[in-house]
Amino acid sequence: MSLAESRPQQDCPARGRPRSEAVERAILEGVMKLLEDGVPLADLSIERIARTAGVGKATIYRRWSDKEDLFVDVLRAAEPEDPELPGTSVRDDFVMLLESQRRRGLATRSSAILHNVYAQMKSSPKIWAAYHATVVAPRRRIGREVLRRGLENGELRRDVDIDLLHDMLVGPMLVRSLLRPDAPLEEGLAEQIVDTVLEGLRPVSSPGA
Amino acid sequence: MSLAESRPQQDCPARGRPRSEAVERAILEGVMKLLEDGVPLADLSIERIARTAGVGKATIYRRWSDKEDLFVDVLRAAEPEDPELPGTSVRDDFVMLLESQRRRGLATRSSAILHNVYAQMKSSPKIWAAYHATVVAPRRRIGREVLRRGLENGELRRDVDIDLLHDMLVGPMLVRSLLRPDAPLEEGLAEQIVDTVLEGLRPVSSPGA
Amino acid sequence: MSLAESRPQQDCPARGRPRSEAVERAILEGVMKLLEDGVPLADLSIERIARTAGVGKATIYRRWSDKEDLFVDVLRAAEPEDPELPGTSVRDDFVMLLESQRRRGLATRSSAILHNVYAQMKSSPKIWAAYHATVVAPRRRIGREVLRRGLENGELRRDVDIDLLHDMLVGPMLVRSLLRPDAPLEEGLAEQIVDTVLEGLRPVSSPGA
Amino acid sequence: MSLAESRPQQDCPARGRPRSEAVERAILEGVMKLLEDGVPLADLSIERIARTAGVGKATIYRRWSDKEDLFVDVLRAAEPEDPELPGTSVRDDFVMLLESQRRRGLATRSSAILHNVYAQMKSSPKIWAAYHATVVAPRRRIGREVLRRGLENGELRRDVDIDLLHDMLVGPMLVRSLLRPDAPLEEGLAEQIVDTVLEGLRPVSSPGA
DNA sequence: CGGTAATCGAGACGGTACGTCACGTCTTAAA
DNA sequence: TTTAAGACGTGACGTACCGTCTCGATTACCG
Repeated sequence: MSLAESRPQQDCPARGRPRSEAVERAILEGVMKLLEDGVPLADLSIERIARTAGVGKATIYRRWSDKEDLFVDVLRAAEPEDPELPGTSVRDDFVMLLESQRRRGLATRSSAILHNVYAQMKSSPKIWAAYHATVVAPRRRIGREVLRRGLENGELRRDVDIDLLHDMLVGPMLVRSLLRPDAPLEEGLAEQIVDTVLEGLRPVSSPGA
Repeated sequence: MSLAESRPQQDCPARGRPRSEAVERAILEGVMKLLEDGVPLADLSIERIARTAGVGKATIYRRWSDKEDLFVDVLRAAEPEDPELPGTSVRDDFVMLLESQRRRGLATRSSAILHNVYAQMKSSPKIWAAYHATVVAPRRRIGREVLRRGLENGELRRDVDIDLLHDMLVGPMLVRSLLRPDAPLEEGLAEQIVDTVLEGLRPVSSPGA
Repeated sequence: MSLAESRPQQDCPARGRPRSEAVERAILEGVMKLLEDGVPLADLSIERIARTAGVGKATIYRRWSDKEDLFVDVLRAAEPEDPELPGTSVRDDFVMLLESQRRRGLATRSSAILHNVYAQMKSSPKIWAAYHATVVAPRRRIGREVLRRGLENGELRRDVDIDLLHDMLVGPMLVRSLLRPDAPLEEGLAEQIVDTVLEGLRPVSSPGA
Repeated sequence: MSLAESRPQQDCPARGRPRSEAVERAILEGVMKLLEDGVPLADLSIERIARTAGVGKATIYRRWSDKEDLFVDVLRAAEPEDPELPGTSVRDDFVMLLESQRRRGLATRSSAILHNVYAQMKSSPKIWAAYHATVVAPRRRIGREVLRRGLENGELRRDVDIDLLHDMLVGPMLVRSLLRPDAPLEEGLAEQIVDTVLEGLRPVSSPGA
């Protein structure tokens, strides 16, 4: 399941001294602490992480093959839980989905970490693939499922392109977090986005185009 | 205007041997070549760039203070020209804007370079600021101006939030390039996005609005 | 008696599981095997020794405090027995002493091990002291005793410096093993050395012998 | 000529910044200083040497491929000059040769360095070969040449084995420096050795004694 | 015979040093 | 003064051992 954190490949009943979970936590916590403190990602050498966590370098390499491999786990540790969907309507479900992203953007920890690590990851195809498979794709699948249901029960127009609609709903939040990180994430933003997208934007007076 | 590429600070008519423009081009071209060839951004050391371009390291440092400083110039060199807007309507203008982005995404060179460098940049605040100021912000300003005009001349509803609308228009393309890089960029995508956003998504059966 | 190989310090009749002698042998044999196979002494890590002997690292550290501490025991295990001296004359006794050294030099095992470990030991004062006290000094004491007897019973000239004479007898073999390891160790070499050295040192009064 | 200290292999007129001789000296001096100060050879890491000499590790590796490779040069730098031989007789020449070794043994610097590094070297065949070829063999050649002349002009008996005689002359000093490092190196030791050894080897025709 | 205690193999732990590589600065000779 | 070349001090890389420690599993003795 996990990317790293797994012993080579053995079903034997764990010989030798078992790995310390405390150490595991100390490392991940240490990285998050550094990122929160505004240390630029580029300055996060394995050596420095080890020093911060009071840990030997080998102990890190024993768990993660790579600096980026480690970052994926940091990232996942900072990911919010997928929210519980009300299921009352497409609108309500999506408001909930976007709200959870908005709140993540407000959390100092998540925010600082994500903006940094997320960006970095894109330059490493291998890691991006892992993150995409574990976080991005599942989340998209949930969103599409909501829309599919809406399409079936008549909440949405028959001819709607689900993928495009999904991108329209999700896009504004992404734009805000990546291209306009200074834009405020006001309460009610999620509702505003969802309602606007679902509602239509033409002035009532101009029926054509 | 440029970030780098300027002599220290002298108005005297350039004493000594003048800097070779050929060298300048060789460096930028060399970097782009490497990126196109699929070399991961992380593997692009100054030393390797110098070797590739057949140039001394000092020659690079004389022009750019930094690896990232250099990348900004590479990035700018790969940016497409801002398109000529038809000005006939909000819809047509935005189709043109998104079309230019779509085409950029299709160009091998731009695509390879941008996906790489764009991501990397986010982790370097200084460089991100520069890129934001030079590329992102101006482009947004153009888009907002189009929408503002549309709002004034009645093409758009009075109560529309321009920023949000802009994000809705721009977001899907961003989602596609960052979160779904495998999604095809079909001809007509720009039109589809703009029309869908501007048109409204409610099922025909619910006429209220 | 031994340098290591002793339990902490207890006279109680050994509680708990007793140490396995087989393990002890496996370790010493393992080291010798490796040295014979031409593994450079510097490449003999405790970890590798443990792996070779199929033994845990702690099991080694339980017996020897040190890598060098271990080597002293290896060295001692490879030392030849002190030869039985005929006692017929200074000449015959020393021929026997040198012969035993010559034969050691021919034995692959002893030779390989000794040339390696002997050299290394010199750079570790503690270990050199132990080896000197256990092997070098006793052997010298035997040699000197032989010469002393020869001096008393008139086999040697009165004015001979015993230490110097000893060095002259022992030196050539040392030169051969350290400075000229490629020189052959022919049968009869010991006799040749002893005879040549003693030639000029017999008392003037005793022309025969 | 030298073991290390040579550029890869180029006759081109030395492009780029030339290597600093000062740095070279600083490194060698630094190592000697450490050895004189009693630092055990095993504790002489490249990292520590670099720190002591105020030099980057790469600067050391640029000149010497190896720690042991470096030690050979240290050793050579500490070697005394080959002495000027009087040429008056075998006896006088050899007294001079041994005297130079005796004085070397008295010099703190040479002594400390040599006892340490010499021993270590034996455990590295490659380096020992280099040292043997550069220092040991030439010195032996000189000694043998002296003996050969003595044999030709009647100073020595016809039937003398030159190699054995050489070992007998050189051996005692080697025994003293390696097996009995605590033995004093009194003035006149060289003469005593040479005279004692040569006593029994003068041609029978020359009755003087 | 069942408990106690030291052993065994394995391997994780905080460290240190390895030898390589890139950083950004410098020094050279040639242009 | 700029150029290509490359040495310089610095410091991170990922690996290998160090000597210590913690595991569960074996042995022996002792009560």
